[in-house]
Amino acid sequence: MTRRPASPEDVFGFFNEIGIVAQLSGNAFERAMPEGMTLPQFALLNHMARLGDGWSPLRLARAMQVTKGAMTNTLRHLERKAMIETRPDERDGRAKKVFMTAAGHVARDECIAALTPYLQRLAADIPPAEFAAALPFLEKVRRWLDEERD
Amino acid sequence: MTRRPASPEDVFGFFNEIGIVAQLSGNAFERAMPEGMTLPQFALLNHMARLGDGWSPLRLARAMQVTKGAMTNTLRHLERKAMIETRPDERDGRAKKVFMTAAGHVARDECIAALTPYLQRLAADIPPAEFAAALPFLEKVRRWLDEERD
DNA sequence: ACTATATAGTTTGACGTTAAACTAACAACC
DNA sequence: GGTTGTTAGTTTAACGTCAAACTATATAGT
Repeated sequence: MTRRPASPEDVFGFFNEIGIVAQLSGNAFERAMPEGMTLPQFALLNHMARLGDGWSPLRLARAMQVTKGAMTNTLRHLERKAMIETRPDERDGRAKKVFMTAAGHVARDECIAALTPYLQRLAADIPPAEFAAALPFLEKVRRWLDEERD
Repeated sequence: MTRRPASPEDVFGFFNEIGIVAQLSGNAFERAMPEGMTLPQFALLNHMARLGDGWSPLRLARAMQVTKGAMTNTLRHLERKAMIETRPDERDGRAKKVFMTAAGHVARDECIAALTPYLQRLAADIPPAEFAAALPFLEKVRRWLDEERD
């Protein structure tokens, strides 16, 4: 083990590894979920189920850290599958409000059920406490990236 | 602070955060790099510069954790920009070998130069040692995902 | 009121990714 | 040799992302 000082090299290596883990885990999750369900779609359903619906697309886009255009796209897919529905905002003629349908809740539950065995298999090999321990630093990095993004 | 035991919830939260960090950092890097250069393209140039060229597309795809089709796509873009070139493998009529051109080396150096100020700004706020410390766990997770992927 | 500016959503074009089908060439094996 | 199966690369269809241009509505400012 040759000890060497930490450098920007490590920073780059960190982001490289982050990218690979994101890619691999995203693929694994999508493969585990019901046919046709994608990660962004599930993330959105999950978000609405946990934090409540009736948000505007723009607010959802910010919450998901994604552009407005990307959100338009995701909403279109979910609406075509009748998992969400949108109603105009009476207060603001430009805006919409997004609501989860019963089918949306069902789909979300099915995704969670489909994901659970996989997560448990992972938890059996790597203790959840280790994931929890890694979270604060990731959040710190995310905040930095967020603020830097003008 | 309500203490609660670590659970699969944390695992999911971890991957969610990973995804967001990957997205934000990837965007930031692409914005910083020379016009037209993308992260996968740079990652490939960088890989060849560090570990040597002359690899086959398939081997590169495995190294980058990406499908063959994705690699075909990335190589096409780099080849159109004359940053790489391919030659047939005389030993194996099916295979190719990928080489970096002089233009490729220049482009890679320019990317690094363009990225450096950004990395340094980050390093000023979050010590590289912290990134280095976070790496081993990420690698552990990546290995698990890799093996699980049949 | 009127003009100027900001905000909400959609659309378009370029890239990236996967999975699956398809071609071409190698390798084994009887 | 002639099957049979594997491996290397490409192509296609479906999704996701971003940036930038474009509508339409709201909000200021004068």
